[in-house]
Amino acid sequence: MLDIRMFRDHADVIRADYDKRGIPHDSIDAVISLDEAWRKSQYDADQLRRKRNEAARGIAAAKKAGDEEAFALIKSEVDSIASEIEKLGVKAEQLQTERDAIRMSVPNILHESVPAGNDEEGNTQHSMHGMKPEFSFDPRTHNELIEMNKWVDLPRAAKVAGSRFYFLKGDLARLDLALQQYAVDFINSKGYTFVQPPAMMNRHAYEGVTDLGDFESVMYNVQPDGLYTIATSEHPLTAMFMDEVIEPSLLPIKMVGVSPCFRREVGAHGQGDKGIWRVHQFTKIEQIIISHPDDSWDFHEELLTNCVELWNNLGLHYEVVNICTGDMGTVAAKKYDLEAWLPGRGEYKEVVSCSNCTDYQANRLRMRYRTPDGNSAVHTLNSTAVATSRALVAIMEQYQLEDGRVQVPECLISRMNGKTHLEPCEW
RNA sequence: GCGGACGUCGCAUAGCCUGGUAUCGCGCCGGAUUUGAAAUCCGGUGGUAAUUUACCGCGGGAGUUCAAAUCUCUCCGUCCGCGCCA
Repeated sequence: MLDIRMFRDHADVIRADYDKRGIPHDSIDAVISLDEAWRKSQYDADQLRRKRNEAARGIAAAKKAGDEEAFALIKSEVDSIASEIEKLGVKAEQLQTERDAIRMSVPNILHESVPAGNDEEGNTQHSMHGMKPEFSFDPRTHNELIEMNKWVDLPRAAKVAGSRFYFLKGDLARLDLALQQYAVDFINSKGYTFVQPPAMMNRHAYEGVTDLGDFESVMYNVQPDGLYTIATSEHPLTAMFMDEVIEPSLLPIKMVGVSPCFRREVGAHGQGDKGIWRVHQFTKIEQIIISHPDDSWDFHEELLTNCVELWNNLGLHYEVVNICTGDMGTVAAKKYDLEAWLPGRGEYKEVVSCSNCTDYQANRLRMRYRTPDGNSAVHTLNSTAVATSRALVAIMEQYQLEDGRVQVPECLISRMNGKTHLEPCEW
């Protein structure tokens, strides 16, 4: 959510952003006119309240003096004011609710370096990393590899849970755990505090960190308690400081979180989503920074640098993409994706997303820091370090051998008890 | 799950019984003093607005009342004890 002051004082900035995104200005105009009407109603109601309070002050004195006549006089005056206040107050509340409903849908202001474009075709390449692996045979897709090695059991998972769930087995499951530990240790060594968050959140906190549409298409709703399973640890870790005023000396707050992530993936279908590429549950190691507004752009680059180092250490080939206006979504002001090369499929596919949300989440969550002129919204940033299911796919496809086995990336061998190759499961 | 206590500005706390202007302390910010720091002193430190002022605000919601932090109901949360439990 944008600061209401943006609409009052810098509407031209929002308009320029809308032009860049190619959307009409209707919602901006609506917010501005509703805000003006709300301020007027609010002011009028305040003036009436003032009148009432002034009159009511005489009541205590009249009561004490036992002057019933004066009391009755004042009471009738107060009563008539009260009904007017009631009417104006309801009106003001409606206006504010309507204003903020529209304001919630207004997207964040994009950074100037975000390329223009209508969809993912408009994303631009930021950088290329690692060597594209060469094969003396036809590289297999991860779907083929998990099946021939019996590393993933999808039918039985469908039986006990549903489609897009999986049992991860044997050496691949061990690799998943090794990846988690390696990624957590790596980011932790950069000065990020390791945090394990709750895997469920209540509605109120969740509304602060996500689009309303996500409640239908992304999150599982757990009844009868009305909780939502988290789609990423970004959500609890960002909401962790909601409604708080943070001492500036505590900033930046840097965290590395690990959690299971649950996604309903409503509407996701197709051949390209087979296997464990797009699933209802996976584990993700996430970087989170809560920063002073002046520092957030430097930290955005730091998050990307951490990812690049981590993925280079895994020895994988990938590109970094600068997400364009049409592919951005509402929350981020700028976003980089890492897209890993999947030789079996012959495509680069998204494995990491690295965003600066500036004050957009903080405004809704009321996360502020103390300044000499009052409290002001902090900036929030988030970036995947590793989503294990997708990293496993990239490792399997890039490190595969002709016999279907998979080499273990150098940096993970010690966490695999010295194992250098993933061996098939017997069943 | 049962019983009890409690929820007040960043933290901590008074006010609640007996309804009528949000208390004291710590921390933080600014200023004075100082070579610098500490100590000391002064001021500020919830939100909104049309900002010398006004309104709102004491976990959320509702009610009683001219008037609610204060009384009533309800929901949420925390702590303590008991029970259950990886």
